[in-house]
Amino acid sequence: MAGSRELPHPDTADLVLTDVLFALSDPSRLALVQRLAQGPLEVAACNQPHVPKSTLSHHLKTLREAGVIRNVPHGRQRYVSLRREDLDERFPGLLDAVLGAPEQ
Amino acid sequence: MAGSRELPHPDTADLVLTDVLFALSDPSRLALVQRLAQGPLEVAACNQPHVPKSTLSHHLKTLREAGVIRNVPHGRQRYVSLRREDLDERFPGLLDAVLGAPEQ
DNA sequence: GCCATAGTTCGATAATAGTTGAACAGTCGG
DNA sequence: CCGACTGTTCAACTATTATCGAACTATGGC
Repeated sequence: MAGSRELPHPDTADLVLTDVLFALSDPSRLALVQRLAQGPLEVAACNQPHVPKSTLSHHLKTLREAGVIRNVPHGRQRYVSLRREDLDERFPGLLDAVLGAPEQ
Repeated sequence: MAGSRELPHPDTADLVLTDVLFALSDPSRLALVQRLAQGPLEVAACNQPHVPKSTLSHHLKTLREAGVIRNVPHGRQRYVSLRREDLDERFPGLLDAVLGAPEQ
């Protein structure tokens, strides 16, 4: 039976600006968001070398609960994607500004 | 002798995106930035009721070190202002997106 | 059914951030 | 020069966040 692995995602209208800004304020989370701007990834592909999967999962949770990413089951794996349209609708221009910022 | 009360401010080119996002991710700091978008304020005018001045000063420090605000001596007081042009130069569109976001 | 795989959740600990009163440093008016 | 005034800094405490191993859950292949 499928569906029991669904995780909660906030509605677009409920996204809180400070929560989104906080989720993006961590360098490793921001780097992941920049990679996700290229397209969805499986969770395993989201990770950086030498980072335990529980740590990655924690960052994914922070991003998901802020409404920055979507995390959906896909067979034995999960797809992680940027909620680009939702963010643009709720906070127009924000994601473009963040993604367009110069490399540090 | 004047000038001994100058506080350090980062150069525009040195502003770090995650630091700016973090500074803006606190509701009370974000509210202050929104008020400063209307124009500069003295420190005392920045404060909310029942907040000790040491707490306010701490938030001002976070915003100043991230490069979001400028805090300059002015006689016995200080003027706090938004570094709007500097932020626009370094992170185009970011401040507009944050200031244009819907009220929570 | 059984096992390997993918990833979350739990629990403990470490690190960072927020809050506050008290002490301190300049500035201005007498 | 002295006191009142504005605001920062310090030090201690609390609270939130990050990190990570271990336990756990669902899935798909055999």
